[in-house]
Amino acid sequence: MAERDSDRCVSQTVRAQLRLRDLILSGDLRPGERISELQAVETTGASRTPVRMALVRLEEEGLLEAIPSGGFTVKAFSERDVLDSIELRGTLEGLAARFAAERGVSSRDLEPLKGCREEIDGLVQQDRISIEAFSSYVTLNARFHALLTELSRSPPLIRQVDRASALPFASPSGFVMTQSELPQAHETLLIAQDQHRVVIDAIENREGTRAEAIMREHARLASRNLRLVLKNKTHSDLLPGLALIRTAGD
Amino acid sequence: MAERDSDRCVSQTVRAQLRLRDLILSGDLRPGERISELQAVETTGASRTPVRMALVRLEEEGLLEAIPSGGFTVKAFSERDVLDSIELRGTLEGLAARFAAERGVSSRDLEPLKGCREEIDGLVQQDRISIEAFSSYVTLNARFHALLTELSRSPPLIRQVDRASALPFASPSGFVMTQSELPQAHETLLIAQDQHRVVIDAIENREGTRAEAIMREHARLASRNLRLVLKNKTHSDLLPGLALIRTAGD
DNA sequence: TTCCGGATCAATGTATACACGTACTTCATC
DNA sequence: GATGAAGTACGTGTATACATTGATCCGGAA
Repeated sequence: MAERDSDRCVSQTVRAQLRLRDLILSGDLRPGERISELQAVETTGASRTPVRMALVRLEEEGLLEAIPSGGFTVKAFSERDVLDSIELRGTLEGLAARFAAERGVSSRDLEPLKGCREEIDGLVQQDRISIEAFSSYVTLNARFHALLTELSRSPPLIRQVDRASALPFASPSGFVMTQSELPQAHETLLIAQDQHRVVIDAIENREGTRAEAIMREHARLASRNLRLVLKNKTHSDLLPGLALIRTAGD
Repeated sequence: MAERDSDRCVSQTVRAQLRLRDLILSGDLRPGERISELQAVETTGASRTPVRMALVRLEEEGLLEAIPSGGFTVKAFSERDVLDSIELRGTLEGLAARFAAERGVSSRDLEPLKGCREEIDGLVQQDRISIEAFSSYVTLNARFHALLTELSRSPPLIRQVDRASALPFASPSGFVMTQSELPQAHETLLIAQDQHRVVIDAIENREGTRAEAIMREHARLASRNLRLVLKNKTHSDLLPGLALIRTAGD
C-alpha cells in the first residue's frame, strides 16, 4: 500500500482517529448517524482493533455517543449546547487566569505571553486585515490561550481546559476564521486583543477576580460570533464541525 | 471458570475496568508503577483486547498516564493537584448552579432537590451521628450534587462535572467518610447542609452569582478536610485513592 | 574501566477469526 | 390483513496469533 510519508510515522490508531475526526467534522458522517466499524475499517485502511480504539477516544473527546446496545453514533449539538460549551471553556480559562494571578507569575514566566501579545498587536493594528493575517491570528491566538492556561501551573486544570477546547466550536480560535468576512471583524479583533492586554495586566497586579472575569467575558466574544454565523449561514466551510450543530430549522 | 453472578451480566471490558480501578485506588498498584498488559490479563481474567480498552478508559478517567513509548503508568497526585481538582469541581458546580438560577427552575423540578435536602436534615439534626448515618449521608450528598448539576439542564456541563468528580478525592462525597471521626465532624456537616439550603434558596430567587459563589465555597469544605486528613494520616482506609497522593514526605 | 554498538528478549501495536447478541425480515396463524 | 414468533443475517465483543518497536544486556574496542 502506497502511504504518504506523514502516515508512516504514526500508529494506525492515531491515523484512524484523525481520519474519522475529519469525516465527522467535515459533515461526511451526519449527526445521529451510526458508525459502522466495518465501514470505518474500509475508510481508514486500518483494521478493526485500532479503529475501535479510535472510536473510544473520539467518544471521550465528545464527538461520538455510545449506543447502549453497542456501537457509536455521531453526536448532534444544539445551539445551546455550543453556547454552553463556550461558556464552560471561558469559565475554566477564567479559573486558570485567577490561579496565575493569585499564585503569582515571575516576569520571566510572563515573557512568552507578552511576546505573543505583541505579535498579535502587529497583526491587528494594520488598517486592512488580509485573510492570511486572520490565519496567523488563529495560530497566535491559540498560542496565547495555551500559554495563559499553563501559567496556572495546575496540571489538572490544564487537562480540563484542553478537553473543553477539544470541540472545534468551543476552542478559543474556533470562530475567528468564520468572522473574517463580517463587517465588524476588525473591531472584534481589537476588542479581543484589548482583553488579552487586560488579563496580562491583571495577572501582573495579582488581581485574581479581574483576571477571571475578563477571561469569561473574552469567551463570550465567541458566543457572539456563533450567533452571527448561525444567523447568516454563509461561511460554514470556515469552521469544521459546524455540520454537527442542528438548528431549529433542521 | 466459576464467576460471580454480578460478573456475568456485564462485558469483559467493564469488568476489567472496575477491577483495575479497584487495584489502583486501593494502592495495590503503586503510583508511578508501570501497568503490564499481560499482568493485567492475569489479574482480571479477561483477554488483552478488553484489558487494553479498560486501560484507555482509565487513562481518560485520569487514573493512568500514557507512556510515550507505549503502555501506561499509575498517576501520582501532589497535594496541590488534589486541591486544584476540588476547586475545579467546585467551579463547575458553581457554573451549574448559576445556570439553574439564571435560567429558572420550576418548583416541580426543584422538588427532588428539596426532598433530598430534607432527608439530609433528618440525619444531621441528630445529637450523635453514627457511622451508618455518615454512610447514608454520603449517598444522599452524592444524590444532592447530581440533582443540582442536572438542574443546569446543560448536557455539556453535566458531562464535565461528572468527569471532574470521577477522581474519588475530587468527588463531592470524597472526604465525608474520612472526617467521620474528627472532632469537628458534626459541625462540618451542619455547615455543609446550610450551604445546601442556601444554594436552593439562591436558585429559587434566581440569584445566579450567589448560587455560584456558595457552591464554590461548598467545595472548599472538602479542601479543609483534605488538609486535616493529610496532617494526621490516620483514616486513609476510608478514602480509596488516598494512596495516589504523594506528600512531601514520600 | 568506560562507552558504544549490536543482538536478543519482552511488551505493545495490529490483524483476523470466532462467538454471541440484537435487529430485521419472513412466514404462519388468528 | 395484521400481529406474533422464529429464523437468519449483520455487527459488535472477545480471544489469540503475529509483527514491530523499544529496552536491556553483553561484548568488544578505545
